[in-house]
Amino acid sequence: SFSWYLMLSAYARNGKFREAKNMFDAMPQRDLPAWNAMLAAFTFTGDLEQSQHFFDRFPQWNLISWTTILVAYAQRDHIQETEQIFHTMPHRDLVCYNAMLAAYARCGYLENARSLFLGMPLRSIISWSTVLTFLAQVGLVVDAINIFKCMPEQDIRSSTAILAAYAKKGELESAKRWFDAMPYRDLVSWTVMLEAYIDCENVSEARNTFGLMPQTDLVSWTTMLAAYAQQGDLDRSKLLFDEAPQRDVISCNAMISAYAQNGRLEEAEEMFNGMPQR
RNA sequence: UCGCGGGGCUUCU
Repeated sequence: SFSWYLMLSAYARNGKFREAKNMFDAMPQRDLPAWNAMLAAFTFTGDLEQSQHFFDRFPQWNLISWTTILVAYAQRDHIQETEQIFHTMPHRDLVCYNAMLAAYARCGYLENARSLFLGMPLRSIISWSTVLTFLAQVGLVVDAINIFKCMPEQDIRSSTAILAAYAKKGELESAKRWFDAMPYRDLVSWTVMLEAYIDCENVSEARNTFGLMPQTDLVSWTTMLAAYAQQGDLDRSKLLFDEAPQRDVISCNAMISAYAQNGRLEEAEEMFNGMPQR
């Protein structure tokens, strides 16, 4: 039998606002998960005002409703509202602590993040990873590695965050050593290694790595595309763009900016005008 | 059943 809810949450997860809204409006009855899924569709659009307005119309709220709206503010860097929500919501669980922690991290609030982390009643691997990633992203790789050694279990996302930090600092040797020592590598860690070579302007090693990757996706293709563009190798950029598994707004923007960077303004404009929307 | 952490263009860093 047909499930309204499954359709609604599928649309919401894929950012199909209009379709989600149609489902929501047509549902014979709406339970709290349905309201929450619809709220997620609102927040996905990035329109905080509409999201808040919708949130205010809820017949009731649960932790998930509160956390969804909290994350919406956090993702737009409205840290004050995020904090306010965090403190006014009736209960806080681990997910919501993690979301607040990530919000501080996004804004670079090291002290707030630290004291929240230390004061947390419970920590999950995500709490540890959030703090580790924060330290790694601000260049405190040694501290990040200390966290890595202390955490109860070490996962690939934390490991990749450290790899990314090495890449960002231009420490290619350390990056490669870390990469090779990882218990296993996934698409993201391979792509970060690719970035490491690119950041050191070692595009030929990046090309080798790209060829060695067990899987690739639109992100890794776009990474290579941008790398070639930076070298002024527009032909290879265009080739990757044309043969990429898919296209999205970011890969189109990357191609447009590839043309623009290299003074090929007519082609840039042509692509820009040919884009689906905006 | 629904909410949190790692990779690509652009802005910030």
